[in-house]
Amino acid sequence: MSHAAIIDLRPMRAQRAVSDSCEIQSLRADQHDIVFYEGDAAGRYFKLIDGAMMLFRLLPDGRRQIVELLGPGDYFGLTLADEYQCTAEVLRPSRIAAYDRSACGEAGHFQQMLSEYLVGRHAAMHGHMVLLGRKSAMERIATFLAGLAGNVEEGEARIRLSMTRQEIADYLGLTIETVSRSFSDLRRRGVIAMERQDLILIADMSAITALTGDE
Amino acid sequence: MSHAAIIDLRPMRAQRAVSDSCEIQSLRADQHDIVFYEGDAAGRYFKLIDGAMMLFRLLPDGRRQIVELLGPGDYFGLTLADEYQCTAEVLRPSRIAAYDRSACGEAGHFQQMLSEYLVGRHAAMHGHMVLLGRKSAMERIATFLAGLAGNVEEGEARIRLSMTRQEIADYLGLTIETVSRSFSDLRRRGVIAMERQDLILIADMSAITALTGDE
DNA sequence: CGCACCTTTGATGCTAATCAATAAGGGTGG
DNA sequence: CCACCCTTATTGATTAGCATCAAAGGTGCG
Repeated sequence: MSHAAIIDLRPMRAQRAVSDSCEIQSLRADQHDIVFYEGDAAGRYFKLIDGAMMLFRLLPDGRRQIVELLGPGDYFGLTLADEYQCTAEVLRPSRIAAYDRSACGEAGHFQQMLSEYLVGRHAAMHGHMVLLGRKSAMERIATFLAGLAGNVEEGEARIRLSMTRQEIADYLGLTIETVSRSFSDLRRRGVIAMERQDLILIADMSAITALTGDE
Repeated sequence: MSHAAIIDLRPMRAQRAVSDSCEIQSLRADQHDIVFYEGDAAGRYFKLIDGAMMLFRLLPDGRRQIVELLGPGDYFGLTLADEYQCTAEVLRPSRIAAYDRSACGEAGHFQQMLSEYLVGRHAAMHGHMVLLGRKSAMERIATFLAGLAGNVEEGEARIRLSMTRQEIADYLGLTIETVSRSFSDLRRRGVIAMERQDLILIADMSAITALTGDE
């Protein structure tokens, strides 16, 4: 929770990119870098080109809820308010494109792309609200793993977690201990194997699917 | 959970509205009417002109999570998929505008409005995820009431609930009993008074605010 | 090698869910 | 208008699941 949180976004190239009407900068960022904090003035928005990030919000007493996980192609920092309403933190080495908010408002086909993107995220967030509001700890873990495994339906899948147990807990609305216990439980049952703390082999994908609470 | 669910959307006028490029129909609907079910073919999307609605999703075993509450001006049924991903139910007598999905895709300024709308909802959904993932039962109830009270900061506020206890529970990720107990608790403490089951007088707005867990 | 951080495991407690019964509304028809 | 019924809400007793508190075990890095 208490990262050094040094803002250390290194430009990939100094000059503006002319390829896109309102791209102003391309950046590289490492794990634990903060792109913006909740409350920062919201002058730009971003696209994650490559890597992984998370968006989270904090309650005054320090409780954290990760509200979105982002992968390549995802936008973030989109807000109509003057300030960002969440904090954006890098989970693993990433490339990020920054856009000027004011310059992009009018760009036509960009609007189109944007709303399509937002509609998609909308649905994903509905799914996550079901998880947070109605699923048991094990169902949350299984849903999380199934999501990371992507389209793999059956058999094995290998997953790289770029999140700590604490981050997973804050994403799933659980505690670190419950996350750990759930993993251990799955391991004992032979459903998964942990090749490393952050490298999970799903031995039985259909077992995971069956545990999600969906379908 | 098991409503008669008769789809009974009565057109307000038979012919198309020409005022808007892609509005195809204006409808009236009553409490418990279903505008669309999860899984229905998604040919249209909608705008709630007046009234109140909810969007919810069901898990196969019947657990329900209300993912959005809608008021006048809100859009719903926006999806890129072929099917709606949630069910839309009317909470109180409402007027609804229906739009043809395909016809609207290109309409320029509509895109703009749409993405602005979506960005706003995005933020609201983040807030609700914090509630579902990290807040106690009492904090959820207080946040819910504070939200309904709108901009009233201090003193009294009068709130009309157009939701049953079960619906409130499904929105807040709680059970009906916990919702009821929380209300009773607030009543005993003199923070609220129930003028009717669905009519709440918030006697002490600052007490509610203090209980939300925010700020 | 040793330190710092993260994870796992264990013991206990608490919150909210579940199970169960009573009470209160709200409509309807006599 | 009132009695009755059905739905919804409240309250109580108990339980279950997850959080919390505490300590030991891993892992990676300087």
